Amino acid sequence: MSADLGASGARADAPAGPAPARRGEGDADAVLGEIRDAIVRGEYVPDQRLVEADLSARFGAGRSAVRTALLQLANEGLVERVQNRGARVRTVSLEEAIEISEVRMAVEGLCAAKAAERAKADDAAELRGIGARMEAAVAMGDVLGYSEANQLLHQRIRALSGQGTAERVLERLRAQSVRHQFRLALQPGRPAVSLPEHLAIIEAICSGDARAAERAVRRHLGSVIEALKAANHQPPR
Amino acid sequence: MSADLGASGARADAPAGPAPARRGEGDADAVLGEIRDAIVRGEYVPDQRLVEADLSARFGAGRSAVRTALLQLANEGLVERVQNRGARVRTVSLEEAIEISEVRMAVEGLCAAKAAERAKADDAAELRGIGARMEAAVAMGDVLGYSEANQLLHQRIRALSGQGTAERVLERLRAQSVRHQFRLALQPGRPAVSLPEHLAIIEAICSGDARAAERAVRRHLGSVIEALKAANHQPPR
DNA sequence: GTCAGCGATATTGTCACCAATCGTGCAAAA
DNA sequence: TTTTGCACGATTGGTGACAATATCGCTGAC
Repeated sequence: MSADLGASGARADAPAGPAPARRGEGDADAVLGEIRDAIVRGEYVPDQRLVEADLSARFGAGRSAVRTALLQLANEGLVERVQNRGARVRTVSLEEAIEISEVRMAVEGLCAAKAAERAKADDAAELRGIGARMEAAVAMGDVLGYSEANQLLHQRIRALSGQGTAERVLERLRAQSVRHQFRLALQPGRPAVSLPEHLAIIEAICSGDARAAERAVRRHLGSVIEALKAANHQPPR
Repeated sequence: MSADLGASGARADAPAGPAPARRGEGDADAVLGEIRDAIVRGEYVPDQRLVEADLSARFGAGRSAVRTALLQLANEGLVERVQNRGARVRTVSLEEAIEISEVRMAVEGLCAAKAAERAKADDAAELRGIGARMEAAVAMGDVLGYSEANQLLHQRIRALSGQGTAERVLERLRAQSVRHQFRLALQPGRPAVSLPEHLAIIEAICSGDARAAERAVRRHLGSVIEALKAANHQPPR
């Protein structure tokens, strides 16, 4: 039986060849960013094999560069490498997505509290601007725009916290769970639920109430976890 | 002016040559573990240069293996790499150590709560055993033994939580801050302060009270943060 | 018809070498 | 005496080739 599940057998040759740009040589970790983006963007589906030679040709970089990039990505938890069997896009299970959200709840709560303490007037204005964008997106049914604003909001809060360590941890977790996050955003009625939660977070931070900000973030991510669990009961796609 | 600060100029040749063991060849990421241990154990001091050729000779592995190991360690935050200038042991500042402790407070709180919910009778017995070990160590003034039991306790709680993601995050953070943790343990009177906090954590988990467990962990790590801040005022060594 | 054995192929892991880059020390000029 | 320029040594980054290893398909026996 040679029919393996998912895309296990698919090769990673140019899925959309946007001009290899004939990278002469040199840049090593530029490739890292490109491959990471391709994975996060969903250009490579979970469980897809990432063959070094293919990527090398796809990005016009030496196999050496691709190799180190895959090493990094494995360490970031985006790809899985097994000895002598190569790398493939790591699939994060729903259980793991829930775990990630739980950790995010704890750490983003911390960030929100710190952000509330440090937010200046113009920071508050920016956050409220993002909130307005989210409201508009929901009103227009612009799912993609809402998702973007969502990510931007969380990112700004992280940055505002001034907690570099938390920021790095969260950024790593976000990259891993981006697929589940996206699937969640596509669920009908989901934005209507999360919008008021987001607005509550913004208000708490803007009013400088650290405790309230942490609570609002925890409530929001708790709702995300519930939504993920609910999504388990109806078929993934 | 060729006198640079710290150990910046020191080379990384066999600081204590414990028989290179003449590794024939082959194993790549076994070297990773060895170098990581050496750094965590303090065999290489912060800011010390890690020259690929030296490590290669020291561990009897190819420069290739050492190279990938350094890549990994850089990603783990244990070493710092700059283009064309090599790797050196990363120094985590006191501010960063505090940041790490803050994140630990959030994530270990989560773990403790989950551990309280999942702990079985024999788990409780084990935790209480560790608690007894800590009490004995403090009574005997056995700083090293206390430190070991301390690490063991935190590790067991992480494992008990069944939260793999949190576990990985915490393990990475621990490796980074081990030096500060150790310096803290050496502070006179510190064990006497942290012992009751640890015992409170153990009791909360054993009694299955998730909220209390989380609170106890947060209180403990809050005290760690205070101690770190206090250590800032008196000379580092 | 199924399964074990086996050779061919694809892919990764490692090594030796070369090029590029940086730091350092010396020498010459101001 | 100080500063600037320059060359050398040390070290890393990258490439190509080769060895090691796993996968796949085929053949043949039970």
